[in-house]
Amino acid sequence: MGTRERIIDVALEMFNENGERAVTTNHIASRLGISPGNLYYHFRNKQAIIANLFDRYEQRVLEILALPEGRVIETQDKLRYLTDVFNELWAYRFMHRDMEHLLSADPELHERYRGFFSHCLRQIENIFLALSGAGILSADEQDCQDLALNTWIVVTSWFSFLQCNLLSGDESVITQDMLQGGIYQVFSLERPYLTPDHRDDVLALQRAFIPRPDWLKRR
Amino acid sequence: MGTRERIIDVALEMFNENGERAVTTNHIASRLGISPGNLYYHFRNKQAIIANLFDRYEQRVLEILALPEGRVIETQDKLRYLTDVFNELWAYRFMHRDMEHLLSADPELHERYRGFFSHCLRQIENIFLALSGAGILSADEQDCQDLALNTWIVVTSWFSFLQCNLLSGDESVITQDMLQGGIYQVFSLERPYLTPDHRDDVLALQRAFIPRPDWLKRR
DNA sequence: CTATTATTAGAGTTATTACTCTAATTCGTC
DNA sequence: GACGAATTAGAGTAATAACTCTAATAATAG
Repeated sequence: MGTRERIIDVALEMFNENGERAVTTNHIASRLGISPGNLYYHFRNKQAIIANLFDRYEQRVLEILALPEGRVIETQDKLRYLTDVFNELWAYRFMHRDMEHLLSADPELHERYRGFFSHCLRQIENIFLALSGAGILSADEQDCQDLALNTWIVVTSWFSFLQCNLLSGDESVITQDMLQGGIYQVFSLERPYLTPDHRDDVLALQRAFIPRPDWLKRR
Repeated sequence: MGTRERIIDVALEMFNENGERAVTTNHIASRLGISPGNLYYHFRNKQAIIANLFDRYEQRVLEILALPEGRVIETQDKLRYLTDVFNELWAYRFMHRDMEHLLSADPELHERYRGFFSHCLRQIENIFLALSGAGILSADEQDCQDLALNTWIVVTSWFSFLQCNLLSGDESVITQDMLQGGIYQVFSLERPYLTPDHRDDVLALQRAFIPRPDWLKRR
């Protein structure tokens, strides 16, 4: 694997561990065992590394959110969307954590991010509309629009939420359980809209993601 | 007003404008027209200023969230909760914006924040339970618990969401409209749970907060 | 008026960080 | 194996930030 790719990978790893703010280019070079000069040979600056990570993230998420082609949407599809998106979000969790600063430091990235958000929001809305069309949900256009935005907010905030509210400084480990809690939480947004025909079906699905009480219910 | 209070006020103002990361103690002292030494006479360090701001924020929010005493909860109460909380959140908007870093830099604050969150979550849950008890919502215990957490996430993420997704770098002005959009969004969480008796009533309320299309629908 | 304490100024220190520059080394190709 | 291009090392720089220290000034009490 080339030096350029290794820089991106290690940067991602370190950003996720400690946040972009706390990880310097020197740290990245040091962990790689290369010189800072070498790093700057491959990237004009720190932002360029971040922009590159954003590229990969954006591409993956847009792939995941595509509607199934040539067939009607099913209950299982929604679950796939959520697990895939959450896994991707986890892999790039530093991004939404430090998003505001990243964007304020890089207007071009900001512009691109807004396009990404727009695209995702429309896509999420389409998914809800498709679920309604398939008779799984009973939600009108306004409902779907609101559901989409709420979904976006909960999904993109989930790891920050965990970090701030459920983890103490010492044992900062996010478990599979907590990730599943996010999926449960997003499911809960659409739960009241489920049609009687599919209600039990979807609730059974959601049940698998009920978070263990010990991490949500402490204190 | 004493120097100590003026430091807190100006720090809050500047943190909100540019984020905690971008505002140095020297900047604060400079805008106040005092020396850095003077600032450090009043506060041990930058964290102490932030902790102080958190105190004020926490106290105000807990006051706002108290249930009405000696009478049953009404539709209007929910509206008051939301407007008051959003105003407070706006006044301290730097806090949730930079929360992860603030907490990772100050374990004691982290511990206090987790207590604050717990308290708020219970309180929000109680509000939903009371609304159910009053026949305004038809939601069971699990619904209320999920509604409470979704509400917390949307509310505390709202200004970050606006900053990242709807504002370009130049015209970074958050208008009253956008603040109201947050209230609308939170209302949309409970909308499907409204009982037929109160549905029209609450929907009429919510209508006043429908965001103008121009800031949500761009692009 | 004086002694004590509270407040303030402001220069200075230490540490850090993003990034540069030059020289060396490796690599691919003929 | 020679030569130009790609890659790398590593010392160094300029800027910045949090914080300290000492001395000066104001406020207050007796």
